Parts: sequence; C-alpha cells; structure tokens
Amino acid sequence: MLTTMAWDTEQTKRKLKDAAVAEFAAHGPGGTTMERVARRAGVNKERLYNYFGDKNSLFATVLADELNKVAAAVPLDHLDGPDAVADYAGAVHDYHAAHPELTRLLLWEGLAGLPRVPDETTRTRYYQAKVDTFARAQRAGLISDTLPPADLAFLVLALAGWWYAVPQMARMTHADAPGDPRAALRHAARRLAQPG
Amino acid sequence: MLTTMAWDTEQTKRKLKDAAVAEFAAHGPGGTTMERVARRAGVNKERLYNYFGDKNSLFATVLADELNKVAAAVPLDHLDGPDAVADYAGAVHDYHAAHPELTRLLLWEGLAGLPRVPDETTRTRYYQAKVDTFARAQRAGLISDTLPPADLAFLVLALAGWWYAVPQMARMTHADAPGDPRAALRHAARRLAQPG
DNA sequence: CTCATCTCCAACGTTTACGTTGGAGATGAG
DNA sequence: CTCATCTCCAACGTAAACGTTGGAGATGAG
Repeated sequence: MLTTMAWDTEQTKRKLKDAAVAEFAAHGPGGTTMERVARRAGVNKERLYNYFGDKNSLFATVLADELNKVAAAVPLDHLDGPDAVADYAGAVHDYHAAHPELTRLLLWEGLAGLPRVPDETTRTRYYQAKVDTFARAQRAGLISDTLPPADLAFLVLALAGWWYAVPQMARMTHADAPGDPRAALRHAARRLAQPG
Repeated sequence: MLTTMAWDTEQTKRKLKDAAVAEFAAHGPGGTTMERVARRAGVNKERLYNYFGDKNSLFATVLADELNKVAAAVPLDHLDGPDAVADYAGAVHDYHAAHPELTRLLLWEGLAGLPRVPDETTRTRYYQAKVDTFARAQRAGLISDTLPPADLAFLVLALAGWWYAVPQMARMTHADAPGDPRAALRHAARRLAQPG
C-alpha cells in the first residue's frame, strides 16, 4: 500500500479538510463535532487540533478553501451582453448544484451574524472584481445600466443561490410543476441585464 | 399591577414564544438553549416544557406563528401589472426588514435539510395561492409569461430574501456603494414581470 | 542504529444543555 | 374556606462535546 510506505501529512490534512467540509455543510459550525469530523476522515481526533487549532479555525480554513475553489472554477472577467450574464448565472448555478456545500457554508456563516468574516478584505476584493466586470459592461453599453452594478451582480447571485438557501420553499412553490431551475434563472438573469 | 391580579397563561405563552423567536432566529434550533429562552422571557424554564413540549416542538410552533403573521401582513391576491409586482417585492422586503427573524428561521429550517417540514401541506397551499396570483396575471396578459409562474414567484422572493440570507455578501459587494436595496429589488422585480 | 516526527488510542477534567422532578407559594372559582 | 390550577425555584441524573494529555507504535532521515 502506498499509504503505508511514507508519512503523508498533506494527505492527512486533506482528508480532514474534506471531512470537515461535509460535516460543517451538513450540521453547521455549532452542530458539527470534532469527533465526527475525525471519524469521517478516518483520522484521529487529536490530529485536528494539532493541524487546525480549534473548531472556529477549522471552519474558517475550510470555507476559505472552498471560496478559492469556486473563484477558480467560475471566473468572470468579461461580459459582452445579456447572454453572457445568463451564462454566468448558469455557471454559478451549475457549480452550486455540483457542490452544494459552498452555499450552505456561506449560509451558516451569514447566520452566525459576525460583524466581520475571516479574510473579509480579500473576499471584498474578489466580489469587487465581479462588480467591476458588470460596471465595465454597463459603461460599454453592452448591458442595462438602470441598476447599480453592485445590485445587479448581487441579485444575479441571488437568483442562483436562493434555490439552495430555502429548498423547502422551492419544493412548495413548485409542488405542481417541477420545472427547470437552471433555465428559469438564466432567463431571469438575462432579463435583468437586457438594455432598453 | 395588572399582571399580578390574575393568572394569564396566554400572556405567559406569548412571552415565551416571543423569546423563543428571538433566540431561535439568533442561534438556530441547535444553538438555542431552553434555559436562555426562559430567562429572556422572565419565565421559569419548566413552563416551556409544560406548554410546548421539547425544543423541536417549540421551534415548529414559533415558525408556524411567524408564517401566519407574514401571511396576514403581506397579502397577495391580485396583480395588475409589473408595478404591482414591484410593490409586492417591496412589501416583502419591508416586512423582512422589520422582522428579520422570519428569514432567519426559514434559513435555519432549510439548513436542517428535513425531507418535509412541519405543516408542509398547509404551507404548500399558501405558496400555491401566490403562484396562482402570478399565473392569473400572466393569463390576463398583465405581466410577462415567459417564465413559469412558480419560477417567477420564487425568484421575486429570492430578490427580496437574499440580502438577509447572506448579509456578509451584501456587505462585500456593496463595500464601495451602500446603495438602496429596496429600490434595487423593486426595479429588478418590475423587470422580471415586464411584458414584451 | 538513532532519533525526531507522525500517528493512534484511551482516557481525562470541564462545561453545558437536555428534560425531569419535588416542594412550596400565589390565585381565584365554587 | 377549599381546592384545583398556575407559577417559581432548586436541584437532579444523563448525555454530549470541548480541548488536552500521557503513553506507545511506526516511519524514515542522517
């Protein structure tokens, strides 16, 4: 077995972080127990404290990791029209559909109600880059400029994220008609961006 | 004092429920302790169990109460055009702004990830009534019918609710420009409903 | 071979919350 | 006045999770 041939602390950390993502997404910071994280990872609980400190530090670490992943997976540096906005909304939705943990981590974080979140300045820059992309497209006349760019960017993310924020509401509003969330939010995003 | 003149079990229940709403909204079902609820209400902890059973029952009770309140406070039985949709979105936003507890309770509930929520059939009827209102307005040609009515209703609620779901994201996207959430979401809602 | 490092295991003391119970005082209907 | 009801208070036993510790086995660099 390769795993017995050598110490691989990176792999151990990775296994712990993967388990932590799953547990935190499922149960939140408050409902997650360090013991379950360790057990899920197949690693001893003591390793968690040794590598990541206490529970809050672990949560901050895994959330930062997941944010880096989505930043890399769903880039946005150019918008040439309403269809590009729809494409972006669709890509965000697809990422969330494939990785529902991220939205849930963000929701847990939001519910915690802290005045500032970890890495707030870095994350602010990240969001401001998105806002700037919308602003540039507006100045170029490629998309509607009747909404401030920050609002437009934020509301496009709302269209994509709300399904995962309140799945019970989605289930009840769509009780009679399953529908196609992806198509709906793409259409809505395009409408928000349509000039004229 | 009036309060010492007679037993008023309804007032005692009310005080406990009000305290429970505040605690559950702030800390969620998992993070809330029965002791703190009782202390905040100025009532003995034992009363909680006597009146409402265990913690899960208490949560279900207060959430049902809050849903009844919003249903009464923000009715929707007729839509005569895109401006009416904007008005509805604005009213939903105003209610959430005045009672942030409701969104938070719904988010905690959603994160719990139960296959069914308490009172699901009643609540489904409530949402379906909203969807029907959108559907009627579409059939009458008063608002756009390019989105299924369930999607349109759901996404309007998304525009109003996302601000409270991920306040940290709102803070970061709007770091450079405070803006006016209410005006933005009204504008967006009108756009989604605009025919043609 | 030696030794610093990585890891597991088992148990620790502490804290916190659950849901319950027994006893006692206050109230108002009959 | 009597008694069923409402309420407070203090403490209970149980369970769970926190973060830590001491001891011991495995690994591989030097």
